[in-house]
Amino acid sequence: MTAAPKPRQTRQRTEILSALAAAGDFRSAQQWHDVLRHESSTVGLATVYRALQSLAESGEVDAVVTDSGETLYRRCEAGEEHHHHLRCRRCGAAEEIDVPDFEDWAAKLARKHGYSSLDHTVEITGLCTVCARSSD
Amino acid sequence: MTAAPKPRQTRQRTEILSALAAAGDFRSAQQWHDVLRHESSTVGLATVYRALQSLAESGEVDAVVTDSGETLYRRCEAGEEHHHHLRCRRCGAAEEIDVPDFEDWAAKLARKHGYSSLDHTVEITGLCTVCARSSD
DNA sequence: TTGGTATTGATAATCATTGTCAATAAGCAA
DNA sequence: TTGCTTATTGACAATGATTATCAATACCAA
Ligand SMILES: [Zn+2]
Ligand SMILES: [Zn+2]
Ligand SMILES: [Zn+2]
Ligand SMILES: [Zn+2]
Repeated sequence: MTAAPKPRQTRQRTEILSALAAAGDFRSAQQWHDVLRHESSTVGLATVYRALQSLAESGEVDAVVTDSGETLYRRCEAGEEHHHHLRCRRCGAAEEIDVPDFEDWAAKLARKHGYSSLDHTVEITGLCTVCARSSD
Repeated sequence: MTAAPKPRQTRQRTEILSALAAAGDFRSAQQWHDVLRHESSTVGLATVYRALQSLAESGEVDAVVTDSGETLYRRCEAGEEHHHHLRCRRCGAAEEIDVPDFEDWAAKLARKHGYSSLDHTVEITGLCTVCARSSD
């Protein structure tokens, strides 16, 4: 129940949000930083890391962890509602997907095993049409 | 279709497999290395990393990536068959779970979106009975 | 406008994981 | 069993993403 410590509206945060809104794919903090730099922004890398992290916690952006441990972020259509992705592991493109009944099913199953404080990850990765074509 | 380059049966690999067989929970490479050291084994850390990695690729052990990017390994009951987990994020305990029809459903959905070379992650985490009790 | 404080950013520090490479030891043939 | 070829090992350096520092800056409530 910690009161929401609302972040200040700063130039940097605004720029970062804009970048996220402009491109809809999943990218790492470093990649977003590059994007901003190319748009002649002067945001620092550490700031990008902090902002994305904070935005992900508040649910304003989605974060996924790749198999190699990198964290990717993207601003989603679905807003702050919980949802899952079908994502291209090559280019970061992603579709929001609906996994019918999964939440309830998971909760029931976990309860049966005595687990509490649940959380879950359901991500499907593959190659999108474009990347599949250009990969051979 | 690359021919299977079978690994040599070495003392180190045997020791690592034994450790994995003895304890059934998810642990990081470093943790398994600690375990082995306490059992007066002399395996090197790099070797543990390499072995676990190779075992994971061949499907003999399961690997999951935590939110913080660490990779955890465990020897599973289900053998080399593909399956999913309900895992305690505190102690590494895990149950094998069956997610009915998920594979087929995912394949169908992805095809609909034009994605190929599919892969997926379905992991449920929580606190097991023991850890829930001792966490307040 | 102004003071208190959150945010910034350049940089150093962390830390899991991977690369290096000489020494060692499987596994195979004779 | 004895070599020989070559994969494997392990101590250590190197990488690379992320986090911590901390003085300078800029929100924003009063
Ligand atoms: Zn999304
Ligand atoms: Zn793609
Ligand atoms: Zn398993
Ligand atoms: Zn537990």
